[in-house]
Amino acid sequence: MGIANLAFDRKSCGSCPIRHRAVCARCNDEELAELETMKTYRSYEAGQPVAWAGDPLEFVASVVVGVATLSQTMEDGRTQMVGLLLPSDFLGRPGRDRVAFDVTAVTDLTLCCFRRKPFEEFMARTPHVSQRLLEMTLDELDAAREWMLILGRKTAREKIASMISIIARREAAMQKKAATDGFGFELPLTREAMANYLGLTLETVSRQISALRRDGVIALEGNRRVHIPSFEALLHETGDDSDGGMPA
Amino acid sequence: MGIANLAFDRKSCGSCPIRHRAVCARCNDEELAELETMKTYRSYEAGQPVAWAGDPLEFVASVVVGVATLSQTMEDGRTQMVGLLLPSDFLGRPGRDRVAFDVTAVTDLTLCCFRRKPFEEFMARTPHVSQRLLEMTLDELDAAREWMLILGRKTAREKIASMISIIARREAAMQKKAATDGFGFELPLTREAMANYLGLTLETVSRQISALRRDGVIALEGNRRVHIPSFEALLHETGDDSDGGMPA
DNA sequence: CTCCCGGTTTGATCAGGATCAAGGAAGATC
DNA sequence: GATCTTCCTTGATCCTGATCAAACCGGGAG
Repeated sequence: MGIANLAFDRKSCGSCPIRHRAVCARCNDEELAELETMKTYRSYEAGQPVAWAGDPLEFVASVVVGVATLSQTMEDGRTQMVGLLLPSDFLGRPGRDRVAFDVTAVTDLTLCCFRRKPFEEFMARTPHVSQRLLEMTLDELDAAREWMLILGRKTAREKIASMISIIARREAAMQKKAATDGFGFELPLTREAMANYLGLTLETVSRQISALRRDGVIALEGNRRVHIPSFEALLHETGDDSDGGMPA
Repeated sequence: MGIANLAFDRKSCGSCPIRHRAVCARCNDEELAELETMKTYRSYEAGQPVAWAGDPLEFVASVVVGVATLSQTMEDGRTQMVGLLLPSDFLGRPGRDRVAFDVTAVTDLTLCCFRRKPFEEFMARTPHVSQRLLEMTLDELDAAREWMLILGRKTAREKIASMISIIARREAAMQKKAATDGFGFELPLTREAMANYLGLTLETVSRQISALRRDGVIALEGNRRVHIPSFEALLHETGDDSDGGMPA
């Protein structure tokens, strides 16, 4: 996951290598300078927890490098992933004082953090920031609702195909190129994490990935690297068909 | 669903019988007067569509009386409900120009509508409104993510118990009383709609409701009216146990 | 009254995915 | 090089919920 791929912003917060989508998009230089004073970086190793549900919420942050997940766990250990955070995604909920879901680093992870209180004061003074945050939250809500269709109504094969196509689309966007046929990328999750994402077991995930490989819908190099010979064929397996499954 | 139960607000928008949670909570009299000029009411009969995914988004609205659903449908007819809108809930997404999901009236429904453009201009001038809307959207996002756990990891019986307990909690809040043992209320959905909500078939919904009745967890009068002898016993069936499943 | 109709219940059978179990591959560490 | 460890694959069997099918119930219309 090379950081070079992430340099899609011209206006960045000082030394922060990526633009904070939520914060900086419409900020002027003065506002950026103020944000600069509240900023700190934090790093986490793969597999480490970032925060637990119920913790006091001290920081909001933006993912700089790596992948983090939001998840819920039931008392008997069943867990369901409810969010996947890739570089440039925003983490944290201004206006709340508790963390809502468990946050875990699934790869080595770097966050660019803002202390919540000063950030909220900044927001209150800067209406376009809360408007931008509202837009982002609406995007997340759309994504969550699309995910509900996948969890509630799709077969195991369709779930896997949907996940691969969603990750491929984000990966292509991140690399600033179209998701054309022949596109290849790395799956950022273990089979177990995919299972928690899709509401399946890891055995079923493994079997369905093997099945899609056997059927020529995807090609694999090793366990993690995926190559898509035909996007159309992949989309056909998602059950959405026709369009890419984007909410209209 | 008596309208008397909804009169929980002292500050309402003129003739609108309920406060618009999103809009009015912190508005002064001048702002309320301005909102008054953009307002129209619309009514829909039970079963009628309110809007389809992809339609141009002309209005935002607040539910005054009745129940509406948000849902997605796959090409082969499988459908998944992704939102349930009860009185005082907000409908529509400022800043978007297309409807994202199918909206259907499941009971007779009255909406209090604001034309989107003037409403957005009002928002831009009134920062506390976009902040309030952000809070509400975060609430919806939490609800959607809790729902993902239900869809992805719970058994049919746990799904039914979770749904009943969620509706009971909202109903109790609406009636302004605690959800104590012995609480009774009406299910606002058909078995089929519940199935679409829970990612089940209507037969399974019916069977599991019967099973919970047989086991004394709930009591039924007719098909729709539910009576809960012991909230603790119901919560125990949800799989969440210990607490009520609220995000921390 | 009878007929119909949408919503609901219940039964019988089937199948998709879970579960239990064993083994393989690629890195780490010694 | 040998041995762990982690992640992944594959096989055999089981079980929950889907599917197919029939009948029930209450209400409205004729």
